[in-house]
Amino acid sequence: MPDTLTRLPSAQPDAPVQAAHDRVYRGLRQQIMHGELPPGHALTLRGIGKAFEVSMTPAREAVRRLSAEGALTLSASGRVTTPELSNDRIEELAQIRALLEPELGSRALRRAHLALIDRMEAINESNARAVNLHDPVNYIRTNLEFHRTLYLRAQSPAILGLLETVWLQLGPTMRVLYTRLRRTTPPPYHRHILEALRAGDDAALRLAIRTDVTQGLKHLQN
Amino acid sequence: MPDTLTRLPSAQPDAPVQAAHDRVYRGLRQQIMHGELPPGHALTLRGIGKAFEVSMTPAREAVRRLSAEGALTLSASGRVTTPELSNDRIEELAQIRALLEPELGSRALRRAHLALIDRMEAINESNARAVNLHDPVNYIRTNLEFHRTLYLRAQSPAILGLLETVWLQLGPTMRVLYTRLRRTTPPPYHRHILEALRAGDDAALRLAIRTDVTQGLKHLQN
DNA sequence: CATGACGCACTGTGATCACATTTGCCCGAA
DNA sequence: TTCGGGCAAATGTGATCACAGTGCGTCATG
Repeated sequence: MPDTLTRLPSAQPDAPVQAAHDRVYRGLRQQIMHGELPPGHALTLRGIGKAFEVSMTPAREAVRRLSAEGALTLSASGRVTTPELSNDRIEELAQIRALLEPELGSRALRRAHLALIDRMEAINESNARAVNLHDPVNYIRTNLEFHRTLYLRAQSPAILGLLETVWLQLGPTMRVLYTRLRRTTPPPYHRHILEALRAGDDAALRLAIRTDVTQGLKHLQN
Repeated sequence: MPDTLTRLPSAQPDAPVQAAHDRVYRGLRQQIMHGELPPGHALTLRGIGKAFEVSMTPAREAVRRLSAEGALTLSASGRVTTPELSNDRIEELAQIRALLEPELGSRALRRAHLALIDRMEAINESNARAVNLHDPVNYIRTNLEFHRTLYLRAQSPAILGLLETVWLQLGPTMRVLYTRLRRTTPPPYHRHILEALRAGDDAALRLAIRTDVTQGLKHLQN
């Protein structure tokens, strides 16, 4: 049992005292979504437990939760790996993104204001830096942050939640994708998205988002 | 530890020897999706364990998995209940259905054959019987089966998987909905769906599905 | 050199237990 | 009657353990 100090309310008053399994869940989730792990990477409950300094029990619960979201694959014998997606599955997930994200963008458009667009602009610059440094993890992270910043304005938590599970499933695959291709320019359609936002043009925004989403994953022909 | 007999391969050769936590998961999942539990219904790990004749451990894993799918709600202190959805959340989930289901229907249309339509027709009759008997559980079950039978033909497992988690979240809410309203006629748009399928009319099918999905949940004004 | 069988280390599963927290209820006071 | 305090039962959490199945490396054999 860890020190009782870890059970005391944290310094930040609104931060709930997170349970061990939740801490493990969040840690693993971030690693997967940001593409820190390649597809097919094997994990063990004891290894996860050691990494987060907990026993197998919270590790197991975090794994169970993540596999329910499709972020991890369980073999028939219970072995845990990051998912290796077939081409069909990748295409299907891209189609889901192409279905949900324009809808979220459109909903956000009505509530968008200048400060939001400025923030997205700044994130996009971080994204461009990550491209120059050939840093896949930061590339994926800032790319998702760009999209999420917009979608948060849609005030549609259920749709966004669903979308995040799709992102999760694609995390390891995106890693190999962005590691493989050595671009030096940021995603071109981010500019289109920003322009459509400024213009308040719904149709253009939907098209730009759909293209951005589809484009990125099209390069992946196994 | 249960009898070792339960570990032996089952009589059906292709039925995998399901782990205890998986059996619990499937049992609870069905209860929730079919509307056997009202919203806000409280569950306990020890109670679940006793009901399925297992210890707390598999019960906890099943609950963790279901709550990751939105089928159960965990309070801050870890208490487990079926979700009580706000009106906003219900509308949002209905909009997701209205987004995904016409797409699945359209994909299935290209592969649909007469035997499929006949099967759907038969399910629809079971559905009508459930309406007459004012049997919410069988109503929900046959209604979902009607839709799923069609969507399975879409050959889009990722989208269908996502959609099923939406159905799961709506299960308890649908129970109160269908218990409250005392109709004697089956959902009228099922006929439209079948007609559009027979005619091979994509636009009509999309509209019929969207209307069927939206209609059902519109009656729910808290 | 290739191949297959053996065995051991490793891994997930489920039961059990101690513990801290929460919940619900009862009783007494205003 | 209503509100509040306190206690006991109930509940989730996490650690630990025994066990069975898996998988991989090794070694012997062809």
